[in-house]
Order: sequence, then C-alpha cells, then structure tokens
Amino acid sequence: MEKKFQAIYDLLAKEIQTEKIKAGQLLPSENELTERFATSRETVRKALQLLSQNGYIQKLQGKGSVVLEQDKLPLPVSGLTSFKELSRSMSQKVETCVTSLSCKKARGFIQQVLQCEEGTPIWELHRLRKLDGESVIYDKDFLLKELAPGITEEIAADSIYDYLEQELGLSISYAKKEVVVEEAQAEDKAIMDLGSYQQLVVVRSAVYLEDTTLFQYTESKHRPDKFRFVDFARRTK
Amino acid sequence: MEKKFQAIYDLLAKEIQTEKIKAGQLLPSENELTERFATSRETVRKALQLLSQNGYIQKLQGKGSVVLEQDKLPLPVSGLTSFKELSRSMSQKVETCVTSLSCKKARGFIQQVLQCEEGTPIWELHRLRKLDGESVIYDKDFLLKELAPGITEEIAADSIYDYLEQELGLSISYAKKEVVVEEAQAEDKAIMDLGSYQQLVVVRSAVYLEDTTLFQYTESKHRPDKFRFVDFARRTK
DNA sequence: TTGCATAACTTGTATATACAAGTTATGCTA
DNA sequence: TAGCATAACTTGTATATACAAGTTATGCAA
Repeated sequence: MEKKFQAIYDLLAKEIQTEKIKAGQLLPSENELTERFATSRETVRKALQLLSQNGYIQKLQGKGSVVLEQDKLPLPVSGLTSFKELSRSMSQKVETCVTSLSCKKARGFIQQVLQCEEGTPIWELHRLRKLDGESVIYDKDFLLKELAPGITEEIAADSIYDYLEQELGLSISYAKKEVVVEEAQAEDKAIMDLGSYQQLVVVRSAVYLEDTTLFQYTESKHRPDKFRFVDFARRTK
Repeated sequence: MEKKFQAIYDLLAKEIQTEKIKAGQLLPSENELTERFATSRETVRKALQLLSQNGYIQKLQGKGSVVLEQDKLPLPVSGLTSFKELSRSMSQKVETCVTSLSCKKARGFIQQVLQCEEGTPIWELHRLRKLDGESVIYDKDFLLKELAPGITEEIAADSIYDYLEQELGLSISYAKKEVVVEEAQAEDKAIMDLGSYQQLVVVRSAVYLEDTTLFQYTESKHRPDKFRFVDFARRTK
C-alpha cells in the first residue's frame, strides 16, 4: 500500500505552496481532515507533524494549525539538493561542469573519512559550478565505487542522487555538515573566478545511506559573495 | 501528568551520551522497551522518533535501532543556544559583555522585520562575545519590550532564553536563519578585534514563540576564523 | 553439508478509543 | 449590560490491536 499519511502530507503541502491556503489561515481541524480523507485521526496527525517539521505549519493546542509564511526558497545548487543547503541568485543561469572524474584507491585522509580499507576503489569527482558564467563554487566529491559503480560524466553533471534512487534503489538518509571559512588555496585561485577574494566558505559534508554506511564525502568551496545558507530550526522538546 | 515519551527519550539519550550504550550497538527492541517502561509501544516509538530526529539513532526496519556516532559538539556560544548554531574553540575562555541596552521606538527596518506598529517600544541589545580575550563575535538583538519588559544587563549577560522560560513562562518554538558573508563596517572594525580581516560571517535570525509571534530579531557578526556551523540533517520522506 | 522454506523475531503503517488540556463561543445570572 | 460558568470546540497524550514488511535464525530435506 502506498503510505497514506505521506499522501495527505503531499496534498496539504501543495495547497500551502500554491497558496490555496494562505499564511495566517487555519488548516481544517484534525477531525475534519480525518473525515475528508476517510482515515483515522492518528494518520492525519502524522501528516501534520511532517508539515510542522518542515516549516509549513505551527500547531496550537486548543486552536488549530496555522499556516506559516512561505519564504520562497531559491533552488538548491550544491550536491546536497535534498537537504537545506542553498545558494543565492538562483534566478541567474546555473551551469555544472565536470572537470574531473577518476577512480582512485583509498588512502590517507580520504580513506579515513570514508571509513574503508586502504586500497578500496573510490570515485573522485570534481565539479565547477557557474553562476551567470562566473565560476564561483568548486565541489570535490569522494564516493565508494562499490555502491555506485556506473557513474558517468553525464550522470555527475545531472544529479547523482537521482541516479542513486532511481537506478540503484539506494536512498540517502541523513548527513552531517560543517561550515567554516578558510584561506583560498593556489588550486582554488587557478580554477575559480575569485577576483580579489582571499577567503572561501567551505562546506564539508558526510552523506549516509539508510543502513548508516557512509556513502559520500563532499568538500564544497564557495566564493563568499555567492554563499548563502538558510535554515528553519524547530525546537525539540 | 508528566509526559511519558519525553521521560523515556531523556533516559535513553543520557544512556547514549554517557556511552552506556555505545555507537554501533542496537537499542533494546521496541517490545523490550515497552515492557521495561511499563507502557505501550506507540509511546516508546515516539521517544525513538525524537532520538532519530536528533541524530542519536538510526532505525532499521526488521533489524532494530542502531546508535550513531556521537561527535562531541562544542558548547553553543551564540544567542540561539537551543538550536544548532555552534561556535568553535569552546575549550577556550568565553566572555559576554553587554555594550549597550536601550529602549527605542520601532521604525524603519526594525519595525518592518519585527512586524509591529511604528513607535512600538523595543529593546535594542548589543553584546560583544570574547573568546580567549579576543572580541570576535558581535551580536545585535531587537526584541519586543511588551513581551519581555524586565530585561536587565545581568539577564542579558546570562541567557535571555532562560529568563523567558523560567520567569515569564514563554517558550521559543522555532527560528528562521540566514548565513552570509559581508564586508566589515567601520563600526565593526572599531568594536571587534578584526586584525586584517575585511569580511565577516553574518548570521541573521528571527525567533518565534509558540503562538507564531515574532519575538526577536538578531544579527550576529563573526570573525571568519572563529566561525563554525555544524548541522545534522535528516531526510524527510 | 548445503540449500531452502519457514518460523520468529524486528520495525512500519493504520485504526479505534479514551481522556487531558487549551481556546472560544454560548447563554444564563446578577 | 457585565460577568462568569459552561458547553463545544480544538490539539495533546496514552493505550490496544491488527497486519504489513524486512531481517535473521531455525530446522528440515535433499
């Protein structure tokens, strides 16, 4: 069976996105939704919980569920499209250029972060992202070849995650991320259009599959004026 | 009644933090936990869901709940202690210095972001954060005086959120945040120890209460070498 | 011994019920 | 009219049951 609460979530999320239900308004009550979708209240509540987690609504005990302001987020540009990292100026032209795709044997730092045996085959993928024709984001990805053997430049230029899910049936589950500012290296200056910028915003992330195996490690360097990160954080407990 | 699933969450989270249950191990099954806590399976599942959301465990259908690696996060330094923003070098000495606390009437930009009438009384709070004696973080907070009338310099130097929750019974619910890099202004250079740094990491955040009223707007400027942001993101759906 | 069906686990989804707790409108009482 | 108890909503928590779906160990059969 297709998951019912997911379907209800999708439907309500769409109604909020398309402003069929506007910010500030109340959703129909849980009992009304239960009747409308011919289901149980618990199932409705699971859908509402997802909406709350993702910033669509705020639940108010005794009152109802208020629709929150939807700040139209720009399209994601970095590799982690499924998550919250976003880059500015998405109204501009975006290009992805695969500058290198090679298979290496794991050792040293990369072996350590990918937690694999020395000599394990890994893909090393370099991608240059252009905004408005300027090369301002430089990504280096490292991923286990065993899990995604069929990577090609075409796939890399498109979306690795789509390939993962649709072709291999694998699914990203969670990621750990770190954002810092570092000095630009000689390599960065040679490859990117840095102008007079001497520092870069560096996003390092580890991406895990559902069985907790580390699938990918990414280092993404952004020219500071083109970096933007937005976050919606809900307090737990 | 005190919330049962919350209590179970707290207990299990503590056992993971103190490594009574180590990373890689499985938690007791839901049925075992149900028996151990003399409750229902649904209640246990709510506790496990919270653990999963906060990065403590990963649930595996058919197998169990694996405890994930706990990267010991440094203590939070910024105003949003309850959320995920963190700053580096917390092993060093941290000082907060209130440089200004004044009551103003809302107008212009601040009136706009706080979504209030022109002339509404607001607190404007400036705090300088020192790490190892260096002034490297500069926070400007704007908050509605009506909601927190009794702010003093002592409270501001400690934690405004503790005051909110413990004295006023108000509770932070969620926040929207933006991280960008901007040029340092003359004021920043005068107040902070910037050395040769010309750019700052700027974190702008809007903090909301449970009834969706905007309570606080904060602009936090970080010297780039002292900025660090870590994030655990789980894929929804 | 090897292979395979199966049983016995695990978590995932859906339903039903009951009561607690917070909010709002109703309508009676003074 | 003004004030207040109350009824009728809302969401929050807890429990019980049933079956689906994925994993692992058991044990029989060849």
